[in-house]
Amino acid sequence: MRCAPNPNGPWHVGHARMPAVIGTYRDRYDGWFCVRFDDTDPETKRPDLEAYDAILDDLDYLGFEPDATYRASDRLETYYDHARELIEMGGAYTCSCSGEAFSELKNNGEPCPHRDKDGETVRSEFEEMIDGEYESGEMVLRVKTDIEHKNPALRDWVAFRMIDTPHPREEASEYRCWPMLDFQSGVDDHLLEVTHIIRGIDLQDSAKRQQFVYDYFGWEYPEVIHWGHVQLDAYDVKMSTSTISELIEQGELDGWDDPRAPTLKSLRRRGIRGDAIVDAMVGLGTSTSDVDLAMSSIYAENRDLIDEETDRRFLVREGNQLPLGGSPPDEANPPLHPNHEDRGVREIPVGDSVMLESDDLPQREARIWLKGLGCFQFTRDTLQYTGEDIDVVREGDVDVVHWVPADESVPVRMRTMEGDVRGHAEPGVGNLDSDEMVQFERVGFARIDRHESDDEGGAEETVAYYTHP
RNA sequence: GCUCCGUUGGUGUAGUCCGGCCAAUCAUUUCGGCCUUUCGAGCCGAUGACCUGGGUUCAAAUCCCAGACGGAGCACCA
Repeated sequence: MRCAPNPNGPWHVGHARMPAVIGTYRDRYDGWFCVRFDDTDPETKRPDLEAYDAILDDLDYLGFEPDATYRASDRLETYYDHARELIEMGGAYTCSCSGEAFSELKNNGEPCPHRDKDGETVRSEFEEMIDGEYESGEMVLRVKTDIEHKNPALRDWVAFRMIDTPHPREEASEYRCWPMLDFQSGVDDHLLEVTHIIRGIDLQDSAKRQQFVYDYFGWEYPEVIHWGHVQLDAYDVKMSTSTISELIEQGELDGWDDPRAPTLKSLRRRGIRGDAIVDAMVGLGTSTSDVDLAMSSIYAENRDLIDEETDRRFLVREGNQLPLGGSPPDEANPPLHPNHEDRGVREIPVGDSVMLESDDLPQREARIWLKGLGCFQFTRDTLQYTGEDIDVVREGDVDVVHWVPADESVPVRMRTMEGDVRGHAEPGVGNLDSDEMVQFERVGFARIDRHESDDEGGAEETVAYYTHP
């Protein structure tokens, strides 16, 4: 099987579907898959030189290593050779009609005057194309199919055209005569011995077009499946490489890994495992209708993967400070993970006052249980320690909330899909390594990104990326 | 306009080829309950779907016809 990306930028989440499915099938059935960059349009689909590696990097994140990697722009001579062979068989002709003129004839099922050129002329004109002797638009090579075919999309399609703009890859920069996708991909799929093709419904006519070339060569066409488009819920940004790219350029997004961008780099930075994406994608199947992928299903897969190994911490968003009274313990020791006592406990100094989230502020005279610390009653603007035991929570009228000490907490900026959220985390969070995952209790999972200090070397701030609830 | 393709709960999916075992599977979501010092995990439960209309048949999600709705192609893009 093959994954044939157009190297025009890092991948968005939708791109993960192809490697997820073919990679999973390869592993399951002992198959083979390659990545083939179909980079045969240096102009309107101009390749981005950084995208080749960015895509391979995204693939690695998803957990797959291709069995081989090709670039169509390395294989021009191969395509020329096959075109020459096709011309010998009378299966192609050079044509200098303008696009509109040909389209008109084609839609009426009428051949253009170039269709019956003698082979010698076609041969030499094609060589002139290869030598770059025509300008863009002057001459194309068409595959001779059936000019009266009932589907106008299949009639005498273009196999090669001239492009004046040099290819950005130095190795390919001298070429001016470029194959169209249907020719290039059709030839490559056969030569690379691809047995199964999966592609989008936008290419549903491709197999039928390419079948004409396969018939000329006597090749057998691979099995082909067309699938619909994937949409993601939960994002404001359209899942389109060019849209995302523009937003980054305009400064609306920080980069390809901005948490608001529906890209693989973004999910990676948020601490979502590639496997979770793969599992969710494979679950979509390969139906021809368009599908909506719920981010919640990626989150559910990810939660399964990380919950057991992720330690718990406290984070209070936009905290409100309340003084403590009644001599509570000096230190709280909630477990790092409630299901794994052996991992030990956290050491949170309590101090004179704590911060709580606005939603958790108790009513006057109400009792509240600070998780890992104990029961308090809210009296005269102070949280008075009552020393009651956990039974008061079990009885049901005391809410359990998370908290942080007002004095020694760590400022945190948590980047989310809805923008940045500021808050304070328990002191231990300041010592976590970059890339570590945490579950902020009652808030959700997050990945620790880095610890920043401002230019004066003063205030520290921990930057975390919100993963999911 | 011409040509393809699709339509099962909020979302995804199984079943459709070879009609009966489908008063329709599984997952996720939502909502309850239990448990729990998390709104997590686990356990239990609930809500919720065969696009419409004809036809064939003892029997239709499944086969046939028509329609509606949706998607795609008709590029010197991929």
